[in-house]
Amino acid sequence: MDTSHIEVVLEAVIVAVTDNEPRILTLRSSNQDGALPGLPSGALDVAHDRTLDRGLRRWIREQAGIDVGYVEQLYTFGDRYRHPAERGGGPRVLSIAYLALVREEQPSTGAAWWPWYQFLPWEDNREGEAGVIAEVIAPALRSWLDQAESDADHRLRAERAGVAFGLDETPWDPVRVLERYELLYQLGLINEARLEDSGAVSAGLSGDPMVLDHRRIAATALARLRGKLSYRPVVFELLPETFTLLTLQKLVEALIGVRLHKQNFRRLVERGGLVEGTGRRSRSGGRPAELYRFRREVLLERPRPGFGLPARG
Amino acid sequence: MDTSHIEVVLEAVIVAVTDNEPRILTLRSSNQDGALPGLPSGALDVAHDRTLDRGLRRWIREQAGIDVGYVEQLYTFGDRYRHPAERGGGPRVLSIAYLALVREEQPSTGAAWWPWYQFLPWEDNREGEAGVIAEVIAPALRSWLDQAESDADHRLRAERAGVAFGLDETPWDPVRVLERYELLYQLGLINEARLEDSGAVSAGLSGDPMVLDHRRIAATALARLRGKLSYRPVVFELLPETFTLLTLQKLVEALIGVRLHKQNFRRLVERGGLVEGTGRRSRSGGRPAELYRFRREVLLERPRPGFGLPARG
DNA sequence: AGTAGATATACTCACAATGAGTATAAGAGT
DNA sequence: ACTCTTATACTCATTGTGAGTATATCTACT
Repeated sequence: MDTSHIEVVLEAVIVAVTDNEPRILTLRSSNQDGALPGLPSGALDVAHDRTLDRGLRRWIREQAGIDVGYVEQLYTFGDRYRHPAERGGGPRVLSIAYLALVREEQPSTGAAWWPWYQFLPWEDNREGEAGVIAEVIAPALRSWLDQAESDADHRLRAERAGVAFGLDETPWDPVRVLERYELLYQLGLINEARLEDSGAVSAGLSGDPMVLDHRRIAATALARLRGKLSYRPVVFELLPETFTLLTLQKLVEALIGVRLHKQNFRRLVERGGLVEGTGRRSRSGGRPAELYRFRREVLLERPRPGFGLPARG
Repeated sequence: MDTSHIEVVLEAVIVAVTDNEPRILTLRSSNQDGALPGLPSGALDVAHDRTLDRGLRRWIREQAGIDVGYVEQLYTFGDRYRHPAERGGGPRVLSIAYLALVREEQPSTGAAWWPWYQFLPWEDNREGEAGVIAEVIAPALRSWLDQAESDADHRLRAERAGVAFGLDETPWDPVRVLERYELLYQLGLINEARLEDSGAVSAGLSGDPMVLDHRRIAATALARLRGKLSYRPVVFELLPETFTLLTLQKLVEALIGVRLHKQNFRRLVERGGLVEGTGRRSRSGGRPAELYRFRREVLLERPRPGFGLPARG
């Protein structure tokens, strides 16, 4: 059996949130696809990396000078010809994608923090429905519906569009990132690593492209992170030791891309036992807020502690 | 860079449920570890398998004569020396584990269906608390608690044990399969592929062992499947076209390992729009039950359709 | 000093979802 | 007719959730 043509690459979606803006670490790899941004990635060093995690942490440290805290495996991609070099006789590339959360934005050489939503602008609906949806996506969806070949097909398309983008009665579901991405991809609104086309897709109106399928990986990571929020308090990996409830709320809102009701959010985190007050308070503008700290014990007390996503639109 | 010593193996937890008993497909690989059962696995054929999924389906068909329906990637394992042959200078092995669901139990050569819970007996609590918990696990947990080195350590251990096995006030959480597995592993109750030890672990009281880390993979699959039930109606992959509500309920119970309230279950699936009645009825014992069919449309109507796991113990 | 602006925190209320239970219906077999 | 068994309908208390009102406590400005 042929085992001699496989290369294993570890790719990472490294997330930090600063100024209420989720950012991911990107590289401009000038050797491929012009100057498109890409996710940082490194080959697994079979000889030295004892585990995949360690390999990942190693090259992130080497490449970007960052020590990541929380790391989670996302998915392994292995389609043939996914990597263009395979066509030229290069080895079959297997990519293992990871999600990593870092507490503070550290400087790094060669790499740059880039707003996550710049690649997926329809996912940020904190200021009401994102502009792209009304301006680009909705029209494209309408013409896609009109091109349905039968009544049944039309209904199917309408339902698919409805559930993905929360159109009719269906609520917007923050977790359905991948469904939205794939629908848009099918509609031709994602010019994935292909610079030749334009037309309806002008000037990154539907988001900036990335190298290869890195934008899909970025979408996968967003979906996973949003889903995880509801049953695991991973956000605290992104926060300093103490914080106000508003800081926490803004962070959660930044990640799920929608606004939350302030009083209910407070009720949720307090009754959920997720945080505990330190006596101290912080001042910033209005009435000083109590500084809270994450209660690690909650992981051992409650079945699935987290922040419920808004169920209804 | 050395890319010449990697082999990619696809491993599958293939699940079918017959007679309300979840079973997984196992092989007795006589060439390693005596005659321990193992998960079916096959190498990725770099030259011919266009995608990982296709490769998986290919060798499952070749090896066991089964065409699997639903397939989902679980996790990629790549620790060095995970595979014993690596010590002898063999290639670094990367295992990509999958969960597969098949509708009917088909015969197969060499492979055999084996009750899932025989490997993880503490996960089946349909008939009240599983015997192993009271007889083996609880005593082991108690002595583990007594060995705590400090008060704080004791409290930590107690909380960890409590949340894993739902001891004090904490409810039993069906999804925490991996936490339970890892706690038991740490306690030495899992004689993973090591046949030399015994003592407290006599005659598979704490479950049958498997080859390598296959039992952990089986646990990972169970955790994933249970978690997925709550927001994706994957169970219908395991059912025939039409079924009674009791059949459906028994199936869900079999998978999550606990009993459910019949009337509320009915309310859940009907109001949740998961099923629709066909006019027909089935008779078996008592009053004939209506035959239902899965409503695929629900996937496009509701945000996260599924069967809620019992929240409180 | 007083007031506007800003944020924090407390409390209320309607309604949906959930756990648990009672009551009744419709078949098979004796 | 009666028992056994399963199906289905309905009730009730409790909890969780979305949404809103009211009040408190700070800063900055006039």
